[in-house]
Amino acid sequence: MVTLSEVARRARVTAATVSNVLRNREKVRPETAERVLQAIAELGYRPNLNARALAQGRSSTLALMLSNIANPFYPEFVLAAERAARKAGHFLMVCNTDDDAQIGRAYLNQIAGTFADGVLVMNTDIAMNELCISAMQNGPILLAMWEHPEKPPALPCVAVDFARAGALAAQHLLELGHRNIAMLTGDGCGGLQDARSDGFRAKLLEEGVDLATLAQLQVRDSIDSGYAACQQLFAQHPRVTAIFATNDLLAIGAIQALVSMGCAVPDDVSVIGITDIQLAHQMRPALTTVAIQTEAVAELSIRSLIRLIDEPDKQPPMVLGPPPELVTRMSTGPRRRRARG
Amino acid sequence: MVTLSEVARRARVTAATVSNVLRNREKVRPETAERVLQAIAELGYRPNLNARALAQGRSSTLALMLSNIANPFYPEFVLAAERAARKAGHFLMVCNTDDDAQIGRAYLNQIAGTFADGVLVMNTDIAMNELCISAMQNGPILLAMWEHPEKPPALPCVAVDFARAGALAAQHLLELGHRNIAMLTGDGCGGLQDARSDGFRAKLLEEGVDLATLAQLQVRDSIDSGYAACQQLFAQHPRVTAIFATNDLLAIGAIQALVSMGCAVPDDVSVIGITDIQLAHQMRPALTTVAIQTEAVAELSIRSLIRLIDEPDKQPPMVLGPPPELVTRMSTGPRRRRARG
DNA sequence: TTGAAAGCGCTAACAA
DNA sequence: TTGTTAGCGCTTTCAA
Repeated sequence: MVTLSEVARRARVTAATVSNVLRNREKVRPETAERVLQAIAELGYRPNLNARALAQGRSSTLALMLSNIANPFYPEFVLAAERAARKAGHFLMVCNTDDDAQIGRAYLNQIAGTFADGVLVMNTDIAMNELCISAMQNGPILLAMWEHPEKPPALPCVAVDFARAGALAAQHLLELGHRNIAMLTGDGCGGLQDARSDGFRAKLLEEGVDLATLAQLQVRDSIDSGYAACQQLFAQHPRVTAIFATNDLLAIGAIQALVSMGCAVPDDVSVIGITDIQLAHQMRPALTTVAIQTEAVAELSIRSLIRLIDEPDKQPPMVLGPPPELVTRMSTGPRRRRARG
Repeated sequence: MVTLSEVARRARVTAATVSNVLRNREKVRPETAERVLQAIAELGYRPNLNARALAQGRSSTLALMLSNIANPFYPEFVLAAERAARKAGHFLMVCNTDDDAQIGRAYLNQIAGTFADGVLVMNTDIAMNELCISAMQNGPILLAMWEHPEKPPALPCVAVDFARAGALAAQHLLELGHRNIAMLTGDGCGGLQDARSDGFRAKLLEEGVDLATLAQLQVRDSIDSGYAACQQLFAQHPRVTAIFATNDLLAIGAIQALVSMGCAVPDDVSVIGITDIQLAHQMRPALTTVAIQTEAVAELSIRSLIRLIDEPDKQPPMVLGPPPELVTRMSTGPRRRRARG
């Protein structure tokens, strides 16, 4: 392995000068720099990032903790986060906790403030939240996708107004004339997505809908469980004309179930989700949903984390992401008399 | 930050002893170890992984390079790879190259043999392949999901017999009586998936099918382009009764297109893919596909990479993953007289 | 079984 | 503008 001092020797300078060339080029005379650069090229020198990290006390690595990357929402977030990190000169380490607090704790313990200059934690449940708070002393931690802007957590966070997302979904269904509505609330990979369902319920109430008529189900966060929940739902509440799911996976699962049961979407039943994952527009019928601008939030989160690392004073405790927006596609339509039994 | 020597001082031993306690516990007397452990607990000591990495010359970090994590195949691989890495005491750094050789080169240059003890590279095209070969001198690199077991690359790899996957798909369609077949070949995130299509073609030939009747299209690797390609296909070849796609995304896109065009799947047209991503069984109709055991291959790849790092002599240049298997679901059925124009 | 000491490769004062 | 020097926190011979 070629080291800094070998480069220095070859360029007939000292290690300090090489180091200077490698970062602030100002302090070194152009001819010297040239010589150093050439030596670097000739020797094929590559800096040892571990040594640099140790000397600098920072590793240029950010960690992203998430519960399960197989949930299609995460890859989209990761993609944007990795780009943002890369552009800012950081690496991104993905830490998958498998929904296991033990693993989350281990990761947090090992990397916060050591391997990673900062940690971005997504969709925390209460246990995870506690862990993060106690891990804050080790290094900067930021919560991404915090769902309750009205009650900031005890850690820095990037929040998204998910209650508003729920309200937008409610408004859309109401405007289409639906009154027999069912709601599927996902577990959000650890933390119940209740900001979304609360927002939805509040809007219904505001518009004078009797919440007693609202069929409610709590389910795991996946297409499969959306499918199962929808079947169960219609066995119990056959007169439902619209389904609100707190995320797109559930909504997609519901649509699949409806199709299997011979229900037309949206003619018999409308379905709306939240998030606007890729799949939402790739399905047929394409899913109506409330977009939360995953990319923008990911970028904002990375930028905020970096600021938290570099200038902690300048980073506000809570940053609010862009507002959710309704994306109308083909899975919702006006209420019609149901043709089936 | 609490350091090793602070722990040592508190336990009234030297740093070397603490270090010994932290790894090979044999060499130290139980009572001493006990004192050290207590000091660690009292001080809340956490080892500095950068320092350890520098001293040991290894970072316990593995890097996974892939072209675009938003492709649903990758998260499934990442999930399994991360688990395997974690269980083996390694971290996993995800490097997304955005299909950009520049970014790939930069990553390889920066991390191979430095930040990462080893690098797993997926789905390389030729450019990437060259890069990897020249980066091998920096540190262990292993190609995952090599598609051509019959021609091993110039690097260590874990291969999967994708030609066989194509052949299995062909056999299935032939057994169902299909003769008017179309083939959608994906670009595989950089490297054309031609092992799959070659295997498919070879099987057809073997069974005496005239390849001239095989409509062939090359497309980008996504649901959207599968959709578009399928529409285009039927405009030109309306008599096709079965579609083979070299991966599930294309197959899923094709099904969506068929549904939109009013074609029943599988009654009018059968569709088969390769991979068996999660989505394949979550769709309606559920997709018939050839499973390549992503999880097992990911695990095998991580294990192989670790062996390549620890005992390079014991790691064979090419390891063959489990054989692909046909998974029959609802998107394929016997050929029937087509009812449409 | 424990301690002493050197060093991993780089950075960052400070001095020249 | 360049060199000297002293670490960063840990591991690892080697000696005691």
